[in-house]
Amino acid sequence: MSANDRDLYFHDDFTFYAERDLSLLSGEMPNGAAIGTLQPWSPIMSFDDYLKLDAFDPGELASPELVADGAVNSTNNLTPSTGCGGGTSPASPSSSVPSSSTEAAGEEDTSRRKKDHLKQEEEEEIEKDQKLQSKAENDKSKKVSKPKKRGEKRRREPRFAFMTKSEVDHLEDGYRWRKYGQKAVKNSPFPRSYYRCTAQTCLVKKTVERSYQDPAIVVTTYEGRHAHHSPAPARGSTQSLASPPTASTSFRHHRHHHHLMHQPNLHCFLQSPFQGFQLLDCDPLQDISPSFTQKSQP
DNA sequence: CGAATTTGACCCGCGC
DNA sequence: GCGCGGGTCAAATTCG
Repeated sequence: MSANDRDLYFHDDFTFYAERDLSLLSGEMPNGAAIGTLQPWSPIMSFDDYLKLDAFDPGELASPELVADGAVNSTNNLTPSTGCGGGTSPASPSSSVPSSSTEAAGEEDTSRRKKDHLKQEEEEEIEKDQKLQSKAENDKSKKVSKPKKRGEKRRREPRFAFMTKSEVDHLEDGYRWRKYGQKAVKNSPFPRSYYRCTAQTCLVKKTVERSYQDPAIVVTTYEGRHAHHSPAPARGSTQSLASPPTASTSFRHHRHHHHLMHQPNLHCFLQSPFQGFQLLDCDPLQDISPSFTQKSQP
């Protein structure tokens, strides 16, 4: 990946990256990235706010319709969410999948099994394929059989990644997460952990990994948006929080800085050890809805 | 004992 | 078409 595809900015204690391709995060840190100058910024919302609600939807930001019709405009008119369970963020604008519905995108992945089950009932036309598959499955003696409709492409929620200088891998963000996988990352000695929000209807996922170039940095990538305003009920576990966090209480880890990036539209969340997250309007891509990018004038 | 985590295997998309 | 790597599943294990 070339430096043209991402930008690196410095502002005091912060460093954040504008990523057009999150695949970069697979262990590669932009040490050779183009360096620019960050414009002065002002606090707009906390990162917790983003995580919890509604107020900020990358998909919506990326939606030309919304921008065009003024559905989202001006400073405090933040578009309410329909929740990640049902009306999740629209498919990524980069997706070329002609689409059906945003709901379909929301269901995707985590409810794949359910969908597949339904499809099994609905799509008799693929029975032949299933027979063929079952034959292959028998050969492998596999545990899971998930016939999937051919031609159905996997779509992803818009994703946000941010880097955090932290001693702990799993940053507490006010939500409860269940780890459902861990994978070794190519070119990195550190594994990537996969988490899902434990709230029943919430399909938000996140991955956590350390930068192999700077082990002190934890790269967290969020996918989807929480459908609930408050953290899932705690079960007295170490990960849970009894009450919604505030910017000052969440991410209450040892020394850390946060650097957030996402694609393809660029908004940046930063957090210093002394301040809450800040939402920035990062100009480089210039495709951001003005609604969420209120930027204080210098 | 139930929930959460670990871990190996499988599925899928993508690049060559 | 094949191989690689990312992402997910689910049985086994650990933990509270």
